[in-house]
Order: sequence, then structure tokens, then C-alpha cells
Amino acid sequence: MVQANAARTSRQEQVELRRAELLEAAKQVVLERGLSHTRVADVAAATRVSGGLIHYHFATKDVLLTEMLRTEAERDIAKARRLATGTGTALQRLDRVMREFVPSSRNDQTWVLWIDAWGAGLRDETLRTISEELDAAWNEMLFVVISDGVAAGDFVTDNPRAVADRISALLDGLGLRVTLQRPGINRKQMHEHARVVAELELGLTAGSLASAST
Amino acid sequence: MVQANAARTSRQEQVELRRAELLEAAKQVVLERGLSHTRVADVAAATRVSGGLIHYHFATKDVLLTEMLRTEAERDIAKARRLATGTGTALQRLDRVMREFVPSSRNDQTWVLWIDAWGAGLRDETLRTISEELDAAWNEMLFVVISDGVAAGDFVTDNPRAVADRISALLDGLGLRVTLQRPGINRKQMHEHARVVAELELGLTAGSLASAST
DNA sequence: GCCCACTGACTGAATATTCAGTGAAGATGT
DNA sequence: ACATCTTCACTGAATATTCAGTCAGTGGGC
Repeated sequence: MVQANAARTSRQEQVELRRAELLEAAKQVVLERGLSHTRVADVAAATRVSGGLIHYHFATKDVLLTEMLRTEAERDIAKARRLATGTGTALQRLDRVMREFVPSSRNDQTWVLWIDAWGAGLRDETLRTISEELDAAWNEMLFVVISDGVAAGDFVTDNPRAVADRISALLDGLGLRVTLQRPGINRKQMHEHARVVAELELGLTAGSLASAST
Repeated sequence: MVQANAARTSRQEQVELRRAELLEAAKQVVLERGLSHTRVADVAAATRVSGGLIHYHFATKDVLLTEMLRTEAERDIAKARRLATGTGTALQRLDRVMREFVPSSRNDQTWVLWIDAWGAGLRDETLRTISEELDAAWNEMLFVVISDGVAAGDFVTDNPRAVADRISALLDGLGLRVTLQRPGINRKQMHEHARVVAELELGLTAGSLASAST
């Protein structure tokens, strides 16, 4: 009985691993080809697996892609939670959060994925909800950090919620530009812009965030 | 000879009208179905025309959609220019510009189109350039209005370019949220957020932009 | 011996693109 | 003014291709 259970578990684990592998492959393909041009055969090829297997694990292509996005969103949300509850002063945590938003390269995986998802979310309720939850998580994280700062007397604002909303919208707009490689903006300038706005909004003296680096 | 020319012009005009009609139909279909799910047959049906005709006027579907976006971008850019060179104080013009950015409804045509185009631009150089030019036009317009305000002594900032960059990124982030119907944000709040940031950035007293309405 | 993850060939539908043909509007010649 | 010729916007059916999804079969591990 115990062994039977152990064996069954092991098999379940194998399936879980395979599913995770397929989701990861799907993500890679989507990053290269985009959500709408991703083919089931691409995911199969990337995993060196037959086309049929994809449908063995995921009923339809839509399910595969939706689950992939859900998985990614959950991963990102967990990361957000970790940052919000991290150590350090509110100033340091705010700086950390803002840095985390900056695309790590012109084709930062996360950003490419979510810009694609925004478009798909225009017509797909499920996708809209997924990206909305991710959005809400980051927003909430900014709100928590800002509120902490206000409570500690480090920040001054009468509406932390509104400030969080504005900073996260600004970061989305900036991240979009960096990811789309708009001329005249890069990662460094994005961080600088975020810093300036945060200082203005939170009654900080210019440069105080710049020196907050952990 | 003169008559011959007149006749020929008339034919050319017919073709221009038909092309414009097809581009408009393509836009409507894209708004409903999205860039990637738009079929040539949809555009044909919307125009009550045979599928063949689409390809008579546009070599491929890609050409059709790209030209449609180019046309829309040009229209928007022209509108931006008109606003920037309009009458009134810098304060009034800035307010007008910011209002123009706010989606007119949760499915504002312009916003839906460009959010879709951002995603497509991730992998299509041509589309990226088109949306980039539109972006640059609005950015430039903000810059001009802000610079005017600084010259007139109405605004205070040592870097009008950076302020324009930040405000336009903020507006993109907010417009995205409104268009995706994120909870906790609507058109009114978007305008309010933009107002607050502009006042902070330009050394205005709170509320001065609110009373700038033309 | 049975379960079940997996294969790979197959089907059928969706859909972009092509093309031969049509008719009306305009050009040309008388 | 008339007849004839030419052009060309347009049709609709044929074609070609691309793919998501299916299914009968296989083999390794419990």
C-alpha cells in the first residue's frame, strides 16, 4: 500500500514534470513567435515530442496557452509578494520594487509576454483576468510599501493608493517603451524617471531614492 | 485631352475611394476580431465585395492591415499636431492634450487598435515603426506645450523633455488600464491622475489644471 | 497482464491567394 | 454622333497550404 502510493505519486510527478516542460516550451515559443502565431507543432518540436502528446496533456491549444500564462502570472505574483515583504526600510524596498519593474533587456521575457497578453486580453475574458491579477498584485505591493513608508514617517502623501496607481501605470508605460525599443529611452532612463516621480509624489528630496540601493 | 484627363482622374478617384472603403472596413473588423484573427473574407463581407477584390487592391493581407494602421496613425498624428498648435494658454492646451489621451469609452477605437499594434510590433519591424511615429508625435506635442508654458513662466521645470516623456508614459499606462477595464480605474480617474502628476511636475498649485477647462 | 504516456499518420476545416472571365466606362477613330 | 476597341475594377470558383485535433497502435514499468 505504501509502496503502491509511492509508485503512484512518482508517476503523477512524472506527469507534472512533463506538463511543466510543455508549459515552459510553450512559453519559449510564444516569446519567439507571439501568442497568436504559436503552433502546437512548434511546442512539440521544442520539446522533441509528438504533436499528439500536447493534446494528451492539454485539451486544446487555448488551454495550453492560457495555463502557460496563468503559471507565469503566478510565478510573478509570488515574486511580487516576496519583494513586498522583504527586509529593509520602505525607501530601500520601494527602490527594489521599481528596479524589478525595469525590463532586464530589450526582450525581457516577462514584458514581451504581458504586452502580448494585453492585446489578447482585449477579446479574451480569461486572459484579461489573468493579467489583471498580475497587475493588481504589483499595484498592491507598491501600495503596501508606500503605506509602510508613510507609517514610518519616511514618505508624505495623503493618498498612498493613488500614488501606487500612478507609479505602476507610469512603470507600465515606460516598460512598454523600453521593450518596444523606442528611441530615447533605455533601462537606465526608465529607472531614473521612476525615481524622480516617486520622489515628487512622496515628498522626498531629490536623490534620496538614488542612494537607497541595497 | 482635357476631358480625357478629367475622366481618368475620376477613375483614379474611384479607386482611391474603394481603397479607403476597404481600409475602413479592415479597421472595423480588426476592432472586433483583433489584428491576428482578422480574415480577408471578413473585410470582403463587411464591404459586400468579393474576396478577390481585396487582393486586387492590396497584394496581401499583411499589406492591407499595415496600410490600415499607417493610415490611422497618420490621422492621429494630424490630430496631435492640431492640438499642439491650437489656441489658448499653455495650461489650457496641456489640459486639452491630456483629455484627448483619455479613452472615450472602454472600447475606444484608437486605444484598442494601438494596444493590439504594440503586441504585433514586438515581432514586426514595420508595425513597430508605425506605432513609434505615433508615439513620438504625441510625445513631441506634450514637449512643445510644456516648453511653451515654461517660456511663458507658467510652468517650472528644468527638463521639459523628461517631463513630457514621463507624462506620456503615464498616460499610456493609464489608458491601457482603462481600455482593459481594470477595476478601480475609469476615465475620470485617469484624467485626475494625469492632472495631479502634471501639477507636481510643473510646479503648479494643486487644482490649477482642473480649472483650466476651455 | 494492465495501465497509460506516448507516437505519428491522418482528417477536415479554415483561409490566403490565384485566375479566367465579365461588363461597363472611357478612349479612339471616322 | 456613332461604332469599335481597350482598359480595368470586379466576381466567384478553384487551388494550395497550413494546422488543430483525432485515433489506432506501441511499449515500458508496475
